[in-house]
Amino acid sequence: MSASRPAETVRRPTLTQVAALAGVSLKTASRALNSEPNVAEATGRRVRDAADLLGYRLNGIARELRRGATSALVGLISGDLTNPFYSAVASGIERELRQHGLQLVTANNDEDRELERALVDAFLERRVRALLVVPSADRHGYLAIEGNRGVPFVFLDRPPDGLAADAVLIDNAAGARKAAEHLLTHGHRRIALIADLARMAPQRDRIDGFVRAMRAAGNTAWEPYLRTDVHDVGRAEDTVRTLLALPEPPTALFTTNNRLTTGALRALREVTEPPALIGFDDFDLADVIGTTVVAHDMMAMGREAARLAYERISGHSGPARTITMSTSIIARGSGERPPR
Amino acid sequence: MSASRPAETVRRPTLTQVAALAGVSLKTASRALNSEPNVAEATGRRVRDAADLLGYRLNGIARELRRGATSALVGLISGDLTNPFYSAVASGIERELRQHGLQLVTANNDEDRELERALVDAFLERRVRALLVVPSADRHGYLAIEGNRGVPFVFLDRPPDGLAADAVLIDNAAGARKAAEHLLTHGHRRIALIADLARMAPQRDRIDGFVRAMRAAGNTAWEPYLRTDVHDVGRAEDTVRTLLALPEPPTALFTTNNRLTTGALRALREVTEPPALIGFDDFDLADVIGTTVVAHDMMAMGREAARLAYERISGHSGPARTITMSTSIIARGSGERPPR
DNA sequence: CCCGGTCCCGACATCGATGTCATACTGGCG
DNA sequence: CGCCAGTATGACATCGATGTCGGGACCGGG
Repeated sequence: MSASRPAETVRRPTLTQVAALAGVSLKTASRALNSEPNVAEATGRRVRDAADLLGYRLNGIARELRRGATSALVGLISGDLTNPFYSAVASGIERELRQHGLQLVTANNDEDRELERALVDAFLERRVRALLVVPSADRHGYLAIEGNRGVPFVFLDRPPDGLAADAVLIDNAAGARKAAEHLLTHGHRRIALIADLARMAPQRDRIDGFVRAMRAAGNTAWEPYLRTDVHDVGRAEDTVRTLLALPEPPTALFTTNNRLTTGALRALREVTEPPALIGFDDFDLADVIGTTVVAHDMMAMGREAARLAYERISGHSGPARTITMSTSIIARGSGERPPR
Repeated sequence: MSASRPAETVRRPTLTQVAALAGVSLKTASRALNSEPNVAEATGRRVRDAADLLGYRLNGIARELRRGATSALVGLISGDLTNPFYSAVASGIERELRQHGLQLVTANNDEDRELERALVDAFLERRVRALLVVPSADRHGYLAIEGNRGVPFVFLDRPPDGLAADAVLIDNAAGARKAAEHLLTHGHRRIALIADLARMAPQRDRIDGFVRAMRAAGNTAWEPYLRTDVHDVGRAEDTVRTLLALPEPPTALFTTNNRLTTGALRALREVTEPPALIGFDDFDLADVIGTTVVAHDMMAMGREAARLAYERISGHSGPARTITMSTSIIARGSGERPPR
């Protein structure tokens, strides 16, 4: 039934047809359906009846073209939504936008620079009102022209590089420092740092924060256990397993994002006396597993980003702003295990 | 810089301006930028240079209007993306659509019927090419008119009610039956069923599947432990806690979705000799926690739905189809604990 | 030298709505 | 009775692109 006719053959009725059926002019029909003033009661009813009868639905594309060639869409370009970090952010954005009648359009950049560029292009062609990006590319200068032409950009998680734009970041260095100090406080010295691609700014900052805290404490015992550029769950699992098999294994682990934490947890399954563990990014069921984390409010991050974008859309024109989300340690046991 | 000018004051250059700058007609400029044939080499270059100079970007809205008033967007209306079920589905959809040059637009219905209707309207006004829905409303007859007008609908997780439309469902009854039999096989008799809102079809089917399996086995010991309409994590946690405090507590639990499983896991944290547990829906870290689940491929669900939609968009016009995703038990320990 | 056929290119209509402006009609009031 | 204000309506231009069609330049062949 509903699905039994090819889309091509059916055309939705236009306002012209509604007007014709109601026996009024195009413009009058438009007025009636938009509840503009100066439409006689009876005329309005005739038009609405005609519209119902035909199953008329306004063509938003035409309206947008006429009204100013800009849609009610806001684009989000991020990594895979199956990563809870991205989906939490997306959810926060969506909620905030909805309050202003804006719609979120999401796209996955697959952490691929070329694809990201193409997506930015596609979104701009669709005339999104704003573009929120969790960038994979390192330099974003290619966006500068666009920014200057009135489509506001907001960067999430990673700072803009090569242009001035609003951003919502996490206080990565402080978060990493807290984790490091937490482990030090609990008596650890041989602490392994397992980090993702060091070319990504947040990872760099987390590594830096950790290293600084170690230096400040005069600790160098961590140095043999630094592992960076571990980019997926499986590699993280292997890395941890290898670390634990060392003659003198680390007594504590610090994983710098949720994927790496997952990998570490997998590796620790088999271990009878697991090392201490702190993970950056909170995650579902961390409470059940008892994993200590460096937490930050991902939904709030999305909300803030959407808020910044909305202010720009509404005409705000100050200099670029950066919002930094604070972090806090949530102690759940794994980070409080003493060295053995 | 980029952000320092209000959006309103800036207008993007139009093709007309590009044409003027290049000293050619509007149409020639259009031809050049679309690499249509019959444009002189030199002319083409002049147009492209002019476009670059002005920072021209095609107005997709105008193009879509002219080309047929239908966008390259596909809408998805579902629950909150922070629920991994929805985000996995969304991710699967997005990947599939991208291969066909389609963009996914997501919206959250907040499990609210009215909002869902409004969102459907909004999407149809935006002239999405297809609409994928994980419906919260029970009856979807209100979509019938739309379906008939050429916008294909695909239902996910819950069957359409009141109209014929494509759907991708999970084999809920079979999944629940497997869980029930698994527990029976491991010697359980007093099995608690903790289910979400029974008014939702998938939940009904899971309950049914469970009950049938029990009947088939001639077991009635489960009956005092049936708990339905448990809709959130906190309630699930409380429910399980209460069950375990009974004089004769159940020796096994079956939770009928991921949220309820989470709640149960929270409640079981404190318990020294936990009951067996099987959860419907696989989840991240279930392997680490050792939770036995009834798994199904959520990304594949999204992919299939997108595929169905794409076929309709491409003109396919058979009767409504239903794809049922199979389920399988993944034994990880919690479901294999014997009764005590 | 004429003719038919390509190759380039531009004028104009068009997609479906909204904004502007003109016009017809209705009362009320001087 | 004439004029004016206000209401209800419609004709037409417009948003920014693409599709149609036709015209001029240039080519080779007869």
